[in-house]
Amino acid sequence: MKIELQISMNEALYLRNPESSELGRNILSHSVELIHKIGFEAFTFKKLAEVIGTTEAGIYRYFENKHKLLVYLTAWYWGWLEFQIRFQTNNIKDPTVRLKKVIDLLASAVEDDERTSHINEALLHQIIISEGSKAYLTKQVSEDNKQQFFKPYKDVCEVIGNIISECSPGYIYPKSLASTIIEMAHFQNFFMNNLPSLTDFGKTKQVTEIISFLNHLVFASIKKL
Amino acid sequence: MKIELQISMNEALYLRNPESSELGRNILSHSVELIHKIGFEAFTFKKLAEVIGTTEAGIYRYFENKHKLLVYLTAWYWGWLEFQIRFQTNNIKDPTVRLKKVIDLLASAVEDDERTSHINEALLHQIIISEGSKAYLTKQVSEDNKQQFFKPYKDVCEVIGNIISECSPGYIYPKSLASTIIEMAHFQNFFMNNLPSLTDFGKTKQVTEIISFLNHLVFASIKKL
DNA sequence: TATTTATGATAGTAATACTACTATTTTAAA
DNA sequence: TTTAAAATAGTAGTATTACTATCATAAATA
Repeated sequence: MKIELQISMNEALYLRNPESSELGRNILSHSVELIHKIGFEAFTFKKLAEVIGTTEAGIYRYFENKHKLLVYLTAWYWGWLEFQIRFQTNNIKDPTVRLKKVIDLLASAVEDDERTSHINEALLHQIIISEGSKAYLTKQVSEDNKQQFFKPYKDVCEVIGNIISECSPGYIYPKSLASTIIEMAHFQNFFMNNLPSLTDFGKTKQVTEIISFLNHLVFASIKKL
Repeated sequence: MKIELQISMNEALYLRNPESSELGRNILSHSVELIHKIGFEAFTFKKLAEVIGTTEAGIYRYFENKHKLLVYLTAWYWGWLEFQIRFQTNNIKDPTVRLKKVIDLLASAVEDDERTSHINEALLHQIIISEGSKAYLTKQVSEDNKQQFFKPYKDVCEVIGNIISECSPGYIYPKSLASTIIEMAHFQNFFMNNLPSLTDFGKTKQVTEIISFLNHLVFASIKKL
C-alpha cells in the first residue's frame, strides 16, 4: 500500500494551490531542482517556465513572486520535518533520546521521501541550508509573520523547545537553544562545505561530526550544574 | 587629538578605492543608510545615486555590483570588530574574562565610532544582523572565498576560537563554537525583534538577555566535565 | 602648460519582474 | 444538447534593474 503524505499549506502563500494541478506540481518539483542548481538569486520564473515547458504567466497564476515561492518551499519543508520528528520520536519515553533523534533529523542528509510524490526532499534540504534564511531575512518579515508564513518553522522550534524543557525543566532558554540548534544544524553544514575554516569538520566533512558538536552543545547547556 | 582608524580592505572588492575620494566615501556612508532603510533586496545603485546626487555610472566606477558592495561592507565590519576585540581585550590576562568581553562586543548594540568618519557603525551593525549572511549564502561563495573576501570574518572566528581554546584546551570544537556564537549573537537579535517566539527574550527585548544566553551556552560547553 | 585622472551627463541594451489581453478548453447549468 | 461560466494557455507589452559605452568637462599633477 502506498500512503500519500499531504502537508497542509497556508493559503496566503499562493494564488492558486500548486498541489491541485499537474502544472502546479511541476512548478514545485522543478523549482526545487532549479533553485538547487543555479541558486535563488539567479532563479527566475522565466527560466522555470522554460524548464517546465510553460509560460512565465502560467507560473504567476500560482505564485505572486519568487519570494512567496521560497517561503512556500521552506514552510513545506518545516511542515514535513515536524511530521518526521513526531513520527520518529513517537513512543520514545526518554526525552533525552528524543532530543538526540531530533538533532539527527535536523543535521542529517535527507533521503527522498517516497510518500511525497513530486518534491525531492534531499534537494529541498540542501536549499533550506543555503537559501532558507532568505525567507525571513527581509524587510517584510513582520508582515509575512503576521500572515503566519513562518508558523511551520516556529512550530518545529516549539516542539524542540518543549523536549528541551522536558529534559531539563529548570533550563531558562529552551526556545533560544532550539532555534540555535536548528540554525546551526544548517550553518555548520554550509560552513563545513563552503567555508571550512569556520568549523572543526573541514577535514572529514562528516555530518556525524556536526551531530556530535550539537549534542555536546545541547546536553552541556541543559545539564544541571 | 583625533585618531583616524583605517581598515585595510581587499582590493579585489572594489574597482576604485572608495576611501580615496569624496564620492567614494559618500557611496559608503549613504549605502549603509539606504540599505538599512529599504533593505538589500530593494537597494539599487540607481536609488543610491539619486540619494548621493550622482549618476548610476558613477557608482559602477567604484563597485562592480551591489553584491560586491555588501561583501565590502561586511568585510569592513569584521575588520573593525576585530580591532575592537583586540583593543578591548588588550592586557586582560584571564581568557575567561576576554571571552565574556568578546560576547559583549558581538551582541551589544554598537555606538557610532568617532574614529571612522563616514561609516555609521550602529547602522552597519543592524545591516550585518539582517543582511550579513547574504554575503556568503550564494552560489559564488567558493569563488569569493578563494579571493579571500571572507578573511576578516574568518579572522574574527579564529581569534575567538583561540580564546576558547585558551579557556579550555581540551575542548574539541573551538571553531564551530566560535562561529556559533558569532551567528547566534546576530540571529537571536533578529529573532528577538522580528520573530520573538523563536527566542526567550520576546518580552523584554533586552540584548543583555542574549548575552546571558550566549555566556551560558559557551561556558557550559567548554567546562571540563 | 600638457596630460592624466575623476566626475558628470546621456544613451543604450539585455534581463527581470511583472500585468493585461486574447484564445482555447473544460465544466456545469439551463 | 446548448450555452454560459470558469479555468487554463499563450502573446504581448511595460517599468525597473543591472549593467556598458561614449563623450564632455573639471580638477589634479607632472
